Amino acid sequence: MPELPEVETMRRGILEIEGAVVVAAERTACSKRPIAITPRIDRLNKRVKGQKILRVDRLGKRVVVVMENLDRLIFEPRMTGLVLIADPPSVEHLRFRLTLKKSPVKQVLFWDRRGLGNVSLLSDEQYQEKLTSGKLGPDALAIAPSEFAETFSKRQREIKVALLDQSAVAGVGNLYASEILHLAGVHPQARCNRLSKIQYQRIHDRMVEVLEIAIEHEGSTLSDGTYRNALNDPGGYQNQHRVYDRAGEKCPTCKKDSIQRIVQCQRSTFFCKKCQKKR
DNA sequence: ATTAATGTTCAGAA
DNA sequence: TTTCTGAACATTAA
Repeated sequence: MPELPEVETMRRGILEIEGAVVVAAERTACSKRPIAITPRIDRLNKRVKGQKILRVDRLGKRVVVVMENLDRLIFEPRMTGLVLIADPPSVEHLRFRLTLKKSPVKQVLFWDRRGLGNVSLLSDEQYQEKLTSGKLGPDALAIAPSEFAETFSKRQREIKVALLDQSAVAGVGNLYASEILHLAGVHPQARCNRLSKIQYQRIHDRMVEVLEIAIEHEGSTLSDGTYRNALNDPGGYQNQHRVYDRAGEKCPTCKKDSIQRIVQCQRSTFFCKKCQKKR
């Protein structure tokens, strides 16, 4: 379930394509329903063919390949998508291939088991519009603590739910939201407008810390084993999880209460009711 | 055999 | 404006 650390790991895994020249973009033979690719693959291919790759960026939970003419080829993994340069986990879920020359790696692949992910090519203008539309907030690793507190304290929803809202801050997903709030000592059901400045400072600190450490470990590969880096190797941060998917286990902070699982917005939240305060 | 659960994003509605 | 719900899809566990 790629969140910021996993997508950043994918980005770093394909950095060596910088300077490469695109030979072709194509759909791959795949027994599943085709994923969304915009514009249509033949048009997309025409536009990227011969383009030199300037650099590889990340926008929230998306990998952004920037072309010489500033067109952006965007990989959005959603639930189970992977950006690979190594052989994929299975051929029947391989969805897209970008062939390259003048590069140490000859191709970038997009593999997606569930097929909720997508690939798109945006002009510079379309990309700038996306950045300024307000649908995507500042990146979790770039937002200033003051702006973070300001944005969140205005809202009335529960803090865990707010952290998942990509228009507030981009990059945090379900797994890291639980981890961040546990380390910060903040209850996931606390209302945003009831939290103090100090609590927001703690949440922000822990958010940056958790995401950076998770990147060092190349993200989290859960028990289903889906997430992989660009070389098809699993991440290592799952061994550092303090609460996620650990319902019933003793809280690593207080070592007294056990970790609870609750449902917020139809998704699991894990926390310790002794260590995490509503205000 | 059916159903729930998994977790990201968007459209549409409240 | 803000918040909430359901759908997109594939696979596994109960």
